[in-house]
Amino acid sequence: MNTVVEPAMSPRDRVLQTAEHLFSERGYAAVTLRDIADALGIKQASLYYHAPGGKEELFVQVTERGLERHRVGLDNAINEAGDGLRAQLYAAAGWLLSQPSINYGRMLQSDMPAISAHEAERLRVSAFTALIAPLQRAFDEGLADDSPAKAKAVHLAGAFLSVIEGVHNLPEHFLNGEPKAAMARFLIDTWLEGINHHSKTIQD
Amino acid sequence: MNTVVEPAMSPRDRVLQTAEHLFSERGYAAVTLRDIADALGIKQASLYYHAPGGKEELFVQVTERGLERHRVGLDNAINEAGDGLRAQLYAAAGWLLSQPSINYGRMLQSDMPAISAHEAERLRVSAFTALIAPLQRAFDEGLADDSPAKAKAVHLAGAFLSVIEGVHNLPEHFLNGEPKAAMARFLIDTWLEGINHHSKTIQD
DNA sequence: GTCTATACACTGATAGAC
DNA sequence: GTCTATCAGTGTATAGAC
Repeated sequence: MNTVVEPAMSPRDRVLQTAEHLFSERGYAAVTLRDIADALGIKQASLYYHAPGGKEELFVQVTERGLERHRVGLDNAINEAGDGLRAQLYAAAGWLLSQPSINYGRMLQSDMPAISAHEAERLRVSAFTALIAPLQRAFDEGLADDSPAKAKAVHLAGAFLSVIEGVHNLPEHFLNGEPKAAMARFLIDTWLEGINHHSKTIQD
Repeated sequence: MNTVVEPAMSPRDRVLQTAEHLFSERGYAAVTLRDIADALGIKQASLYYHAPGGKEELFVQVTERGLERHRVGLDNAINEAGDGLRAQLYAAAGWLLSQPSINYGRMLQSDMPAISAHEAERLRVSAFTALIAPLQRAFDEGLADDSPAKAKAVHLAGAFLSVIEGVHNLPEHFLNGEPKAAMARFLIDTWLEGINHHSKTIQD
C-alpha cells in the first residue's frame, strides 16, 4: 500500500515506481506530471529525460511493468500453492493484495480511452494475459471435469479479480481492523462452498 | 448503456442525464465541461446557468441523483422479487445492469479525492446507503440463521456489487454474444451453491 | 540528470449581450 | 437559456544552460 521508495534504487526505477503509485491511486487523467515530479522532489520538465514521450509514455511504461510483474507474481503464487483450488485462490489473493491496486475496471473504462488507440490495445492484451489468464488456468484445472462452471473459467477469473480488487480498494474504516487477506479468504470460502453451506475455513 | 436523451424532457434533466452519462463512462477528472456542452449541443459557458457552482456542483448533483435512483430502484427490485435470496440477487443484478454503470471503486478512489472533502463525505455516505445497504439487507434476511456468513452480510454485499459492476463494465468482445444478465445469473448461482457443487440454474 | 524559461493548448470560470 | 468574449490558472511539452 505505502509504496516506499528505497534509497538504493536506480533513478529510472524510482521514477517508474513513484509514477506507478500515483497512477494506481488516482488513474491516468487525475495525475499530472507535476504531481509525479513533486513526489520525486524534482521539476516537471526533468521527467522528460526519463520518458521522452511524455505523460502517455510514462503511463504505458509503468502499466506494462506492473502488468508483467503481476503476470509473473500471480503465476508463481498459484504454482507454488500446490494443487487445491482454494489454496491457489488464497495465494492469488495474497499476491494481489501485496501489490499496488490494479483497478482493472478503471483501467479499461477510463484510462485506456485517454491514450492512443494503439497503445491502449497493447495494454488491454497485456492486462488480460497478466491478470485473467493465470486465474483462468487455476479455475480450469481446479474444477471437477463434470462441473458446468468449467467452461466458464474466464468468467470466474474475471469475477474473482473484481472481488479481490474490491477488497483491495476498500477504505480503512470499512475494515474494522480485520486484515484484507482475511476478508478475501472469507469470500473465497463462501464462493467455493456456496454461501449458505459455508461453515468454516477448511485447510487444504 | 446508450443513455438516449428523450426529446420531451426538462432542460435540467437533459443536462444532468448527459453529464451523468459522461461522468459514469470516464470519471470526474477525464470529463471536461466542454465535453458535456458539446454532447448537449450548447456552449460550455451555458452550463453555468444550470449549475452555477460549476463542474464540481454538476458532478455532485448528478452523482447524488444517480445514487438516489439506485437506492429506490435497488430496494424495489429486491422487494418485488419475493422471498428467495437467489431471486432477489437476480433482480438486483438486473437493476444494476439496466442503469449507467456506477463504478463504486473508481468513485471512492479517483473521483472523491478530486472534489471538496465535505461533498466527498456526503457522497460516500449516500453511496453506501444506496448501493451497499439494500444488498446487505437482502443477504442478512436471506441467509440461514446459523450461517456464519450472516455476520458478514456487508462484505457479501460489497463483493456482490464488485462482481456485477465488473460484468457491467465488460467490453463487448468478452461477451461472445452472451447477455450480461445471463453471466450475472451464472455467477450468482455459483456463489450460492459453491463453485464445484453448482449444477444448473434452479428456479426459486 | 536536473534545472530555468517559455511556448502553447486546454480548462474552469466570469461578465454581459441577446 | 444560451450566446460571445475574455481571463487566469493549469497542463504538457520543448529548448538550452549547467
